[in-house]
Amino acid sequence: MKGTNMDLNERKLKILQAIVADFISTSEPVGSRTLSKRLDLDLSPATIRNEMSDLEDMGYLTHPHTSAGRVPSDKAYRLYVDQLMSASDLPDQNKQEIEAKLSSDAEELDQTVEHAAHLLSEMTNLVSFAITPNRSESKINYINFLPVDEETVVLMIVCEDGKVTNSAIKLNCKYQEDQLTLMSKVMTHNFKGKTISAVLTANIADLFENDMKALSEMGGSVVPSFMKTLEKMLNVDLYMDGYSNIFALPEYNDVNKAKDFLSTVTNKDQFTNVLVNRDQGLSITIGDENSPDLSDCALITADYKVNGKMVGRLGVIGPKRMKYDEVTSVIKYITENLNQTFEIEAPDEGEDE
Amino acid sequence: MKGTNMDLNERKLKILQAIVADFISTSEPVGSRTLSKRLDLDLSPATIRNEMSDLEDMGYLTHPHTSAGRVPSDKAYRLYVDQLMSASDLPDQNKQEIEAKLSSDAEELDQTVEHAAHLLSEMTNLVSFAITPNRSESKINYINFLPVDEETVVLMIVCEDGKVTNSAIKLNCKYQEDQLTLMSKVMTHNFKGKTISAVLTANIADLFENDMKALSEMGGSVVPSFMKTLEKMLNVDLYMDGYSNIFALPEYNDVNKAKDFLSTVTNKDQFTNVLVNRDQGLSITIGDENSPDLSDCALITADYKVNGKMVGRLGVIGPKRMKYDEVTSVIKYITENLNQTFEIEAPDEGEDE
DNA sequence: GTTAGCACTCGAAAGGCATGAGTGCTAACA
DNA sequence: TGTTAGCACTCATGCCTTTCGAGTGCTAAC
Repeated sequence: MKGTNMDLNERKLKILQAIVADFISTSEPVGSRTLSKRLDLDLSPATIRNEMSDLEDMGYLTHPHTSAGRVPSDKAYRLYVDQLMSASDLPDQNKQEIEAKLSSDAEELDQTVEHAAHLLSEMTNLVSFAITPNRSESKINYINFLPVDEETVVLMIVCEDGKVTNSAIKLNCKYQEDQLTLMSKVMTHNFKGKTISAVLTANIADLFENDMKALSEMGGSVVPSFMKTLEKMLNVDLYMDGYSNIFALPEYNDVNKAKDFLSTVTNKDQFTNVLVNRDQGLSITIGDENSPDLSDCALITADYKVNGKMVGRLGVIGPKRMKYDEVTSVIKYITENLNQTFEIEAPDEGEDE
Repeated sequence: MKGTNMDLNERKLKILQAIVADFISTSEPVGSRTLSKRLDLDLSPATIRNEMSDLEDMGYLTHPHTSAGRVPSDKAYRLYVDQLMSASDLPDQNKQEIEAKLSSDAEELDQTVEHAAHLLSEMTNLVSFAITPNRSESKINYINFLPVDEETVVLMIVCEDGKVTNSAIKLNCKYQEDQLTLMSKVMTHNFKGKTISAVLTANIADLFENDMKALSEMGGSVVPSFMKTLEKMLNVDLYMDGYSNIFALPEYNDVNKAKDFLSTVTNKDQFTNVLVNRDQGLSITIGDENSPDLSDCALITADYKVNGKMVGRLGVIGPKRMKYDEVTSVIKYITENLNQTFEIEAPDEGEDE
């Protein structure tokens, strides 16, 4: 911890740490007197004022106005998160709740992810979100065309990870069942084991001109639908929860602030984009490290894995003044649990029945 | 219009109508002087005061405080909606936009419904919602079990309306492909043409004890998953949009009001329940006609049909002071368009290619 | 280097006052 | 008998002033 910030001696770090911690829990600018009382260093308010003045010069603190206490800058939060905050331990009660609600493998992946987002907002009192894994590197297991009625078939694509996607395709022509069987076989043969992104860039039309010449007429209707369905498999779903939590925070007492925040955050496409483009692993971004419309916020995200490969992501967004330590530990515990729940083989396979 | 409210003569109706309309557009209590100027009846403020006093006695108006203007009561809104408001015509621009965005039958039902909700909130500046159709009366077309790996199969249920649902089932035992074929055949034979709700109440276990004795071992793993999948088909999805619109409304300038509103409305299960239990067709509920937690709001909903049978629902929620006429016409136009888009046979079937 | 002391700043809360939109009532009018 | 003018009264709103106190920065002494 020492040495990385040569400009800050131990005492300054301690003071800064206290200021950030205090501001995080009260949201009030913190003054020298308060600090002198709270701090275990035996320092008078005047001394602390001098130190604070230094810290302000260095860009760690700001001043809403002359006669107010100090408020941490983005730089201070960053330092706090990187070096000053102590890891917090999740209460057993929370752990149990997470385990209970996320381990039920009876449920679908989507639902479990939704639950995770819900838990996250409940435990942090912030706005939470979770996106389902990107499947671009999932491998295709088989492809099946099934008859529905005279002119309609269902295309069904099954991934190795068990994910099934289907869509109805309206053909421009009548078909025979054995044509479907042929098509299913050839396409499965060609694409089994390939990743979705690989297939998306392959030239499928060729198949109908070579291996399935007899079906080339059908190809015209099938190929675009097939591509569309693959693309659909790539879509990540976004779940969000806890919108109304922000109203408990003084920074959103101003209706306009609340409005701006909600507008930004409820724009699904845009927000998904923000999430997808973040760093992998545990990632904390504060204030100006985010895009301009989120420059008053901090985001914490982490990744979870499905079958040890596909990666989803979840996290929270809130004011920069957030309990980074607690939130981080909740997020970590949730992702760990998701990882377990989504492992390929259930670890308790060897049941005796 | 006359006669249904014997206690209210023509003049009172006209005054009430003007008060409601004025309050809806300004959100300010309306006073006698304003009204006298706006109204084409040549009446002095004093006369209008007398009439307003009568209307207050009859329960159509209230008084925030002595020296304020009058505000419509729930009863007044109800009368306004039922008898006083004039149908509003949707601007051509809106019509075109609706047609453009909802007619593209290239898209999935879910997506189209989501678009409808989006349009609705954009055009009304309120919070909008849409639920996908309830499929309990949809008929099953066929049931298919497909192999995935040694112990896992995919169950696929196809409805007559083209909806496909599937889920992976982990069996407790190994299986042969022809067992799956048999199971698919027998179950399709038994359930084809039956509605989902009918199948849900049928005793499926019997099948495995009679028609598919050889597979009765498998039945234990399959039946619960099968039922679960059917139930999954009954789930309606809820799409909401325009949350941040409420901040433009003076009634939600108070952060607590906004918070309460959002908490209620973002509770998906609870809110879906409210929607599902509303009257069919165009339904407008105002204030106390709603559940207590929505007693400050008005809801307008309408139904849309898929294949002329399955019924979905969409609408808006906002303050009682809403532009009932305009909102209604938007909703109507959208549902009409959805009905067309979701018709069984595309009307332009006879294309020459 | 630390601290006490002190003047100074500035936001927030509280009180007072004027303003004006509104009412209800009464008495006169058509 | 319905309509209206006139007038006293009410009450929310905005504005101004004052007070209060938490906070700072600076200086001088320890």
